[in-house]
Amino acid sequence: MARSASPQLTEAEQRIMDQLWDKGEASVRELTQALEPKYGLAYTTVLTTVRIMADKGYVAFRKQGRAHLFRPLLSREGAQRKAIGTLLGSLFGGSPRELAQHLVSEDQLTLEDIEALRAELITKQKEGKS
Amino acid sequence: MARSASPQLTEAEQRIMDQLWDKGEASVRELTQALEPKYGLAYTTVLTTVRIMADKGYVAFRKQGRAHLFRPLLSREGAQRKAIGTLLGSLFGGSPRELAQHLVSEDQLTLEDIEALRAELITKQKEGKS
DNA sequence: AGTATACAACTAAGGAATTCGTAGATGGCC
DNA sequence: GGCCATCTACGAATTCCTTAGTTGTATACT
Repeated sequence: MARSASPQLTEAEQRIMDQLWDKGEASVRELTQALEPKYGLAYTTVLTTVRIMADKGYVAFRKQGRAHLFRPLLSREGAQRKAIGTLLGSLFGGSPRELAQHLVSEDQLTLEDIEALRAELITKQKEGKS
Repeated sequence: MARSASPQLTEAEQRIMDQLWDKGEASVRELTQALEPKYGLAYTTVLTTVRIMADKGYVAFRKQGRAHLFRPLLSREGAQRKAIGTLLGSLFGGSPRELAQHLVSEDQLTLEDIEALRAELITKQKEGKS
């Protein structure tokens, strides 16, 4: 049997989408140059990937001169929610608290960060009650 | 050209490893039963995957009766670090604070959670100074 | 003992995903 | 028009994922 088609963004697709979320719109050339230092992908690799994404309806494009300019059709926020859900489910027992715990014990959050979060949450709760 | 072999855990491998980290040691049957409700994988799928992982040196096994008991050779902490790094890099601009921010705005952390983190961090800083 | 049942590992196969070379199309410039 | 750079289109090669089918072996039953 074969693997079933991925219901969400694959790894290669995610890389492309990250760039499109940043730039809003980009050509294959621009995408390749942006991804090159980190991943070292060939131009045609990026082209193929983004074309597949267009087939899947993840991105749209318009012509400009000879090139196509691609833009995302999925929101970054939705992808963030989905990615965190996956991470939580697989590595942190579904507990957001455990994830935050991990960030603290790895020194990735400062005291200021946490106090800012605390203040924000308190504000939010007051709004909810009013 | 062909794709290159993955330098880290693939998705299927990650699922297996999650279970091994939880259980410490498990047979293919146990792994399959644990993964079935969430992923609905066949016994042979799990078997093949875990065998490949043994070839790659990610897991080791010992015989018990007819079955093999597998155990992880990679640490969960290292994998967590790597996974968070990837998530941060791709979706949160490398900022742990942005990730925590997201957890708060999605109502995934309670005020109690944050205050506990705050207390812990303060304790940690005092220890650091002494 | 001989057969059936259950369950374990192993094999093989095929589609999805990823990568990139090669070829063909096209716009700009002289 | 003709040349060059750059783009898209196509397809081959390889890994990843999944599972059906096969084989082997221990236990149960007669």
